[in-house]
Amino acid sequence: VTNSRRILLLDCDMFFVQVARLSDPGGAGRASLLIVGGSGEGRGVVTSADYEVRKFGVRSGMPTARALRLCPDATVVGVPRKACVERSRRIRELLRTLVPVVQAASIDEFYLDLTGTDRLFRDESPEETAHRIRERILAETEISVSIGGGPNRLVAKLAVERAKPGGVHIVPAGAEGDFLREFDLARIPGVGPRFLESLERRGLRTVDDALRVEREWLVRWFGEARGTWLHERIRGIDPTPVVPDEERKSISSERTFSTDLTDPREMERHLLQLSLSVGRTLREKGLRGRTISVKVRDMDFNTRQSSRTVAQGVESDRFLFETARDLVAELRRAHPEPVRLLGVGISNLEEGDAPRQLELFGEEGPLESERDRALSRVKDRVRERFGSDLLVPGRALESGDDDDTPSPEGKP
DNA sequence: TCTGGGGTCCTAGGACCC
DNA sequence: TCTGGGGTCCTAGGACCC
Repeated sequence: VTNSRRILLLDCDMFFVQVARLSDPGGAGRASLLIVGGSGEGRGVVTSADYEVRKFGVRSGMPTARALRLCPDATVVGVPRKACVERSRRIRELLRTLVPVVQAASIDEFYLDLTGTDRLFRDESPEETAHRIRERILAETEISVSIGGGPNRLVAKLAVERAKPGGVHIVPAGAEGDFLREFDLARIPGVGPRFLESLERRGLRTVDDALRVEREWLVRWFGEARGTWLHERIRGIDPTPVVPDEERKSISSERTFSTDLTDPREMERHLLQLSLSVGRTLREKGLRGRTISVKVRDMDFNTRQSSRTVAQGVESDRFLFETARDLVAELRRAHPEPVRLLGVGISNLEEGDAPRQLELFGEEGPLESERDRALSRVKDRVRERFGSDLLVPGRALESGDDDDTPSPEGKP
């Protein structure tokens, strides 16, 4: 097959567990039965667990309380988020020096396209290349990874599960069809609980089951898009390219409370915190956004979202917060129940130095004042230098001296 | 034993414009 | 006087992934 691609998927072995141990050698580093996740005052879940803990049936996404019932001797530590982001960045940058096309698919997974690199790697086999990359990553970032390979992303993704932990598994071009037949449909990325349920209703559980169904019937049962998609995947076909890292499309922050909120003022306090966190990240990346969204999860786990798009990109904490507060107020008018979770997000992002659309200001003028933007940036610098404790939530939007912009409602 | 937090992508309907 | 179809943007909801 002359024009087949050579794709690798590099996947860090229990990434959060490894990073937790590296960041805390005396604590997490000493626990062989380690769970990384939220204790969450009863509402936390497992983010990742050591293989020894998984033997007890612990899985990521499982409530931590349940995980501890399954494995009572396990140690639970929180997710070292900053250390994980930093370690992930180091891996990505190292990979970029080794391979022409790198796509970070998540914090701990990287697709590599080696197509056309034969000369670069002097006719090294994909196995040799993968082992070499694995050793480099381990030596320079202290992270153990596994690597799967094949003619496309789907096959590489399934292959990496065979490689774990700490190995390499390459499926040769032409063998992908037979390789796929070893799997249940549930293992195909993109087949989630819902799709699986409708597959099972048709009596389809394994790839082999589905291979016996003509495309026409798959389309009739699951729709044109899904049917065609499945018909390809079960044959090991996946045309999606490895695309070098794209820009971020949204930024959000949300929080589940240990007990449901009923006091509107308390909700507002949390909304402010969430808005500040989103705003900080936004400005850190030098971005502005046009669509602000909020998320409210009620006591009964019913989740609602609402968003508003404005004519110009915004970046100030004040605008984010005031919009979020309005949107949440609207949602809560319809359903004034105790609130389990609140979230704030921004999308429709643009570069922060993009020219503002002056002609769109209309009669209302700019959406946020230069003063609000400047104030947000000043706070970023204070936070950077002294930590966030200095900024008291109640005064987080105020500069202290007289302000030429309207105060938020309810404030003097 | 109730279900985190960060994302991406898709769909469908309505508004609006040409 | 009645009527088309395509494109784009926005919103809400949902599936899915790590």
